[in-house]
Amino acid sequence: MRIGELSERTGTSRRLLRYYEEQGLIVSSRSPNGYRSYDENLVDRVLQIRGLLDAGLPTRIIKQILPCLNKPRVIHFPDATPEMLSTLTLERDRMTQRIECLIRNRDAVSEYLDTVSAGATPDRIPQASAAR
Amino acid sequence: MRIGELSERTGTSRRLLRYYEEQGLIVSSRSPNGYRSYDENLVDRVLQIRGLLDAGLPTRIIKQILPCLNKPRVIHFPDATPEMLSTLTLERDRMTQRIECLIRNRDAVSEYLDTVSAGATPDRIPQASAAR
DNA sequence: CCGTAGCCTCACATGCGTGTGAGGGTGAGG
DNA sequence: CCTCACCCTCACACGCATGTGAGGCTACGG
Repeated sequence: MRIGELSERTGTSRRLLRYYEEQGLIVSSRSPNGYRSYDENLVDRVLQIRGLLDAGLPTRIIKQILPCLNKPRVIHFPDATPEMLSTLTLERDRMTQRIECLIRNRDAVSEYLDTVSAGATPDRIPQASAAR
Repeated sequence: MRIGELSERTGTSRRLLRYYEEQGLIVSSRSPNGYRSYDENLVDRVLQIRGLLDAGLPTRIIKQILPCLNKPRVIHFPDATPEMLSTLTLERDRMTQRIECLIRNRDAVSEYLDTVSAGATPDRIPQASAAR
């Protein structure tokens, strides 16, 4: 597919798709006329990239963790240098930290919302405010 | 405490502490000499801010969710305007999405690491090369 | 054949979190 | 008194993800 379709199907501007390519996150072949041509599976990959970017990972790191997500997981680990493995390990741990932080805060927000909607929507039920 | 101590205890540059204050994420009182003076509990708050920033939330949003995390959770929900509640709800859902995305990818990375270390090391004594 | 829609490259711009440094005050210790 | 370690404000700069637009090609439909 061409860039316009990929853009629409992923909700990502053409500009960004070219940027991701420039950063080595996705690849494209070129049609004879010079147009970029994308494989079907790039839709998922782009969505994944967007999710990770949104979660605070820089493209540099995303580029390193993306290869871990290809379906044929078996074949491609001869190229793993030890320092790359340690980077991955470190980054995995940082992801875990992020997850924990997000969960903590999301739960707090959620609890707050529950409390408010319990206390505000029905005529104000007082004992709800004493909860916790 | 003064900014230097807070900086050291949170691993955050003075510059950033002032920036967070400017963005309304933390507050400080001023000593007669003009020095900022911080409350003890700001240590935790700053760490929380850092975690959320690292997880991709902008200060604008962090500022809105921070009030949900004060210990005396009881007192301060009269100020909740309906549109602020919907913002919070939306943001909570976005956090959930982030969490799911991070978990998926972290698990994939983890599995990859497991596969590699299981497949690559057994030849030459594994725990030796794994020693860190 | 022309218009128009899609693609190309290139380059400048913006918002945000962060670094760095200049220029200057404060206050405790030798 | 002077030094040194802190603090202050202000302003410029950077990296990164993203927007915007200029200038120019391609190719299909009327």
